[in-house]
Amino acid sequence: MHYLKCESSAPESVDGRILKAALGLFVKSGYHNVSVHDIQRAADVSIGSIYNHFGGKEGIAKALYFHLLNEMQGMVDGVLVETESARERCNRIIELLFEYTETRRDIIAFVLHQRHQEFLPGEPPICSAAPFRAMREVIQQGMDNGEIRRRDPWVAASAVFGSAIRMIHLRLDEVVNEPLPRYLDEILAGTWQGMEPDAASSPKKRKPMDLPGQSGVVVSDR
Amino acid sequence: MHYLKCESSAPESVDGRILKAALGLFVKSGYHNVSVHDIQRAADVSIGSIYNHFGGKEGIAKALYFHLLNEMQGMVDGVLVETESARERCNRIIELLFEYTETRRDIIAFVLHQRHQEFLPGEPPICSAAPFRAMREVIQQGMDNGEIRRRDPWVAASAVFGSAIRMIHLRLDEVVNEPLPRYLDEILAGTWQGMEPDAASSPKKRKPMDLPGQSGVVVSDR
DNA sequence: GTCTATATCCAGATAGAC
DNA sequence: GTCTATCTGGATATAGAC
Repeated sequence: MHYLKCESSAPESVDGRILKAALGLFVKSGYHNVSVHDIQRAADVSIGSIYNHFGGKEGIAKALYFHLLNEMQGMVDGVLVETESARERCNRIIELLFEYTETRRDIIAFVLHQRHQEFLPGEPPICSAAPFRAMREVIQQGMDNGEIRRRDPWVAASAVFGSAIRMIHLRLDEVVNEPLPRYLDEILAGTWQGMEPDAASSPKKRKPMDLPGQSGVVVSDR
Repeated sequence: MHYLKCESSAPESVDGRILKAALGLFVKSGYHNVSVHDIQRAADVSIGSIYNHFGGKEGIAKALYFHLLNEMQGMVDGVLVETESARERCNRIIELLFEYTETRRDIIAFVLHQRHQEFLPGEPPICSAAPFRAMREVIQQGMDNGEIRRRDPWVAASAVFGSAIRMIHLRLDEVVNEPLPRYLDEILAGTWQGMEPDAASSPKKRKPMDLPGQSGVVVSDR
């Protein structure tokens, strides 16, 4: 929350400068192609400070990783209070991911476009981290309340978010040249066809839209 | 074609041993966490041989990269002669990708799950390589002949392949525990809903399935 | 072509003055 | 806490015998 929002021209904290510089370098060149000296130079601090604050390069990466996961969780939490139906929630999440890909590119690139396991040994895959679990939870609830056709949870999540994530990758690779929000409606239209349950498959409680606000959302279990 | 098919117990070529060992190590630990000594040990050859054959670690990676892209192109080419409609072709490609994810895991992991630009500087993103262009070409033809609803080519490609690729990633990350082919039908069912053109949007030449074999396929432009 | 032994380099990490 | 200078390990790459 406190780092990386630093568009202010005020003198930043040392931590913030280091993290911001590291994020930019990691995203541009990849973790292993960035040396502590590179970070030190870009952040305009000394090597000693880096080791004092973060214990080393991996410490920086860890801090960044958890910090950005936390920001992402905040985003998802925000969506959960703003919206009610699973469909609205997924759409809003995709919309925000698209926006951030343009306005906070490095964050999205670090979270969605890096192989964290290659430099954070012992970390589980990022898709098992809280915000991603929360996104799957949204879909699970949609299936439970009849809003989304019931199927394997992984398949459902991939069907809903797969094409959007693919577009983000293509955009980050700079093969897609238009800002992603421009494609939002087209993507969402395609996404939801085939997601509605047919009358036969989930005949029980069909109440697509009438969930009272915050209907038993159990997502903040991070 | 000649490497990596080496399930024979016959004594393999030195090149093949080196590439195979490197592939396994790169996929397991990531390019930058593998040293030439690691490869040398795993392939049971000397350092000298490695430098003689490939000029160094990056040379190995380059050779692997182009070799595997070539194998993938062969797979796509095979699909193009076996099938006719765009839908059949996409389905078959996804089916094969799912199969290979189980039976030739390292190949799929190297091609689809590594950040090549971090160790092959100067290479364009892999999605601009021939087999991926060919896959988009299939979709473009599907849109041209009215088989697929017309939309932005990137969006269409992401809609068709996005969820499948996402499932492959999840499988490679070992969060999905079932073999992917088990999900094939579920995935494909979801994929094609919403892909059909409605009567209004593409009213011209509606002939969904009656393309005579190899109808002007211009894909082998690699 | 294949190997071992060696050279060179540079990244990560530390020590210790201020 | 911050800095500079230094140490050390390990990686890539080479030399040169066979």
